[in-house]
Amino acid sequence: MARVTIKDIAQMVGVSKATVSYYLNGNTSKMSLVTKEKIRQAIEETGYQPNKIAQSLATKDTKSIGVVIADITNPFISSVMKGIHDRCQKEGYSVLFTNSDDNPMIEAENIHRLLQQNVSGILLDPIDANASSLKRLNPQKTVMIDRESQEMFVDTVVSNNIASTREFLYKMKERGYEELYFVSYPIEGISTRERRYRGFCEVVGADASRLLILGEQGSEERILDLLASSKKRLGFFTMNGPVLLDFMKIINGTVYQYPRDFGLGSYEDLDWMQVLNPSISCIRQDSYRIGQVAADHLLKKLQQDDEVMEPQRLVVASELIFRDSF
Amino acid sequence: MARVTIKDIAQMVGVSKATVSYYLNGNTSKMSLVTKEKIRQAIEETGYQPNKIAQSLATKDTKSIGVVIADITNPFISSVMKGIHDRCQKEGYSVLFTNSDDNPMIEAENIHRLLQQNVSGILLDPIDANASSLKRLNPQKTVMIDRESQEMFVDTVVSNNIASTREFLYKMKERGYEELYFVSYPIEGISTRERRYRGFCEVVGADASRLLILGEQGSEERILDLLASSKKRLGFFTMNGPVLLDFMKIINGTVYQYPRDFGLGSYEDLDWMQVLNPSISCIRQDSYRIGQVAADHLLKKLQQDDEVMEPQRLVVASELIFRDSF
DNA sequence: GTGAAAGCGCTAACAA
DNA sequence: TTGTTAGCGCTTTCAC
Repeated sequence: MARVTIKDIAQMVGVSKATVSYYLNGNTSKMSLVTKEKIRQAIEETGYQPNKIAQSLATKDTKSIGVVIADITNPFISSVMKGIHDRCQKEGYSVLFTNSDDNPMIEAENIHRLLQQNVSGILLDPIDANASSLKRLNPQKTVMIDRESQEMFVDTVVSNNIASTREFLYKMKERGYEELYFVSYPIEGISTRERRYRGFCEVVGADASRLLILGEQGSEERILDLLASSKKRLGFFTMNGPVLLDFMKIINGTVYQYPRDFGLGSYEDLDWMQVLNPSISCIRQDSYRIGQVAADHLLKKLQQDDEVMEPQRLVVASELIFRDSF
Repeated sequence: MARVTIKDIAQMVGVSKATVSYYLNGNTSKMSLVTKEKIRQAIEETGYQPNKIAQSLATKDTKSIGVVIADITNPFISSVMKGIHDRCQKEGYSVLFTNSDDNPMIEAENIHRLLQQNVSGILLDPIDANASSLKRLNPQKTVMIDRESQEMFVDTVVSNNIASTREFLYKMKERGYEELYFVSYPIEGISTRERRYRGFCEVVGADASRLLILGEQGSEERILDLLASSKKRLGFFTMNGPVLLDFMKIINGTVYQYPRDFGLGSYEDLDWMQVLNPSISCIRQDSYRIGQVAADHLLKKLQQDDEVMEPQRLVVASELIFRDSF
């Protein structure tokens, strides 16, 4: 019981494969109603399904897009993927998913494989947006997500990191938090972190002592010191959800409480932030939208035949959410 | 600058396509060293990459597996996907990812599309494992994840829901919580929920009054009542992370605190549970492992040529984690 | 040891 | 309005 092919349909109806192919592709304008109907019937009877692989080979287009995720474990990314999938689904594209596990070697391999699969385009959430290897990607067929490179070489979809952080910190300052700190993982080379920090500096100033890098020698002690000895009203802004989690682990062992002893805010809004007690004020990225916009933009680019354009930056606005943490 | 094909290589070397194809597929036993070397060189020079699509068409095997996720937004699933990807990657299979958004229609469409793409196999995290439409899937080529159907018709990888819940509740009871409640979303037809509840009943008894369904009429009041009026030591077990989150929202507005006024435990271990204060004791599913095992099993099945076997249940053990919530 | 050639299932230019 | 035909890039049987 081999699968039925276009040839079978053609024979059943008594026409050539070409005619059936035309029918399949809606190229049906000058086709007699009778043959049309006969073909329709034959297809229905047999439950015929065109073979996508064969189609791809003939058209040289796989109608698939490859997604390269830096770390699928990052809670931020699941909504992004949802957005991507929804958009692709709607346009009849399938999505090839790939996880780099925060390892540049794996990332490179993933990209390579996707290319070999002849994906129509690539959506890239890069580990290092500045990595030179990425410059080899065809900018006509790729869109970057979340992290952007120094000099943009490909369209990129990002949150408005600077502005939203600035506005948020402005609010904190307004509420009387005079001594504000930016808590983060190492910043250098990662645009999201750099830009959020930049937004912070625009309000607080570029005083390096206000930057706390978790994981660095003595950072934990530093935080505890601050809590113990600072004379002014203290506030902390964590660069994303995981940083907030780590920060909480440090605080939890102590007597210090927010918002009593210090103010707290974070980039990213994760489910649990409104359940922490007190709940966390934060900046909510529209990650679903980011995925959607990126996919949408990529698909549009793939349609238009190679008009080369300047790399674009597409910005998706984040929302400030004020709860009880400062 | 068209891509170089096998034909080009053949011409460069001065052999036929067949010979090059043999070389490519390691079918190189009776091939002269010279031609081998010449081919190797030509490939290296040109950077030739075989076209996967053409290969697939010829071999009728796409070396891809389709993944159908009930709801990609569920935090549980991202590690599963990581496990799947790691395993597939290693075997040279690509992963076609698909999100059903908890909508059976979308699920059906996703499956249909994947089949049309000629995926080698399907990994299914089903919305309703008992849905009759799923019975049409070829059990030789599919493995189910997380949720299992009443009468198993396809290999399924699950956590040891009953046993781990039983052990966990046993511990709660041991600690003096005499009045225990199972907090959940609607249970019926969803094996994970049913089985966790079964484990609960094995310790607590099948008293329906001990079952609290969030979202149902009056469930919230019921919980608050219990807290206000119960004379015995009260304990709650939430069926998964999202339920715990909802439960916390109910509690947070009140004066009641755990573990002072009631004990608390949950299925699933999510990052934030150890940061809640007090931290949450829970059952940690090895979701990475689940993904890995499922992918591994599927790939193995695909290798062995159609020996039909009884549907298997593969169980991945969960781990009990005791923290400060009871 | 290697090559010729058919074929995988479909598309699309061209002819009729 | 429909059919012929030559591919798409690769695999694989059979012959030499």
